[in-house]
Amino acid sequence: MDKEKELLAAALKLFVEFGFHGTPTSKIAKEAGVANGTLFHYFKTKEELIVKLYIRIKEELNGHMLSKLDDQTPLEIRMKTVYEESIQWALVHRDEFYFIQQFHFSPHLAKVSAEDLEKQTRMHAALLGEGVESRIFKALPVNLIGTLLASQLYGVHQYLVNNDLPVSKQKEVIDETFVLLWQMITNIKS
Amino acid sequence: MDKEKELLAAALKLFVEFGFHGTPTSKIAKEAGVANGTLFHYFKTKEELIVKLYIRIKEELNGHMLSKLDDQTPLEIRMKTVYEESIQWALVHRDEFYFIQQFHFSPHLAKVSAEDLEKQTRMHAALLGEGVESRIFKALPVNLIGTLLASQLYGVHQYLVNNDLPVSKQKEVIDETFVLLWQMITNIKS
DNA sequence: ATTTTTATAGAGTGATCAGTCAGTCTTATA
DNA sequence: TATAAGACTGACTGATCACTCTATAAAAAT
Repeated sequence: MDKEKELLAAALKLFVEFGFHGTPTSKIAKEAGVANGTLFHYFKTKEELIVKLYIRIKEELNGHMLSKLDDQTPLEIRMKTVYEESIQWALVHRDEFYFIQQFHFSPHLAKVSAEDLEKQTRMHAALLGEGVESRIFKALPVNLIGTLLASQLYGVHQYLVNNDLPVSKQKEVIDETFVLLWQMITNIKS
Repeated sequence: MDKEKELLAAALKLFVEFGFHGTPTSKIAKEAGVANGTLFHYFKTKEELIVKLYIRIKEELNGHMLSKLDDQTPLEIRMKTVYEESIQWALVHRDEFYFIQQFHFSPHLAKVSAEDLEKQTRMHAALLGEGVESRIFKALPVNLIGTLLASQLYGVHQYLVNNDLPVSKQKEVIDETFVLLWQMITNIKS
């Protein structure tokens, strides 16, 4: 087995349950089934482990999204895909998503390089830019539109986590709220 | 001077800068200008301090909102007041608001009693209930409407933090986005 | 076959930190 | 004024933790 992956998986599980400072490196090593020192063979410091875990998870999410997007489809479809697939991914990968949020409100965020951060928003920025340039979006600042999209996405995900509905109902909520969002940010009359 | 308040203020400042585990109780005491042991005279444990700080801040926010609400005004005005005043408060009390978010994604949240949590959503629940019963809102689950409101509120706040606009422009963004939100969740045609 | 490099182990270490304790100072009350 | 109660102090402690170090085993390179 790949000990590095074991360590990251163990860390994720423990961080979500006990928080960053609530999980000593010794517990991570134990949970991963390796010796204490082995952890420091793969990661120079605990912080490096945390940051790498974050980047790894973000890459997974990004890879997933890219695999679902098709440049040939119209903007609305691609936006819908991003919206729906993001929520679905977050529902399936609960620990990972919670970890991302935890990480975002921690001082560790500052340790992520600017490039790494930029890499993760590039796709969204491209989509939003397209919407603005093609005048499909309302005449609002592009960042504001991005914020509206992101926050509603987070919100609807939170709603689905708090109220466990059958999968079909979940899909309905996602579809309905996307229509609401689309009406809000575009000039299109339905 | 009130040492308990000094301690809470010092803790807030340090927590926001260094995170919960990044700030030892010794530093909090020093920053507050009191002896180490005094901290434990007022708070049995570090965790109690953190939780009390959270509740204190939430009470302040709630008190502020209540002072701005007038039962006589129509629902739309009251909702707008909640929306606008929440964002304004968060902009003025940056540290407090950041702390709330930090706290929300930490294991400490579990230590807040159910009553304390309920107390903080009562006002919002009442407003939302009124909107549903009066059929002003669309026929959507009340929690979903609440989520849509809350998430957009958070989002617009984040947008204003990331882009520093003159106050008049800020007000414009708040007004505009409230109209968008209101159109999204109500049946009213503008 | 021999050397070098890499992976793994786990006991050990120095620093840090939450929380204690024994005692002093301040204030209120009798 | 005497006494009690509460506020306050800061040195101290026991535990914990991130990280190191030495040693060994496995794998790769020569």
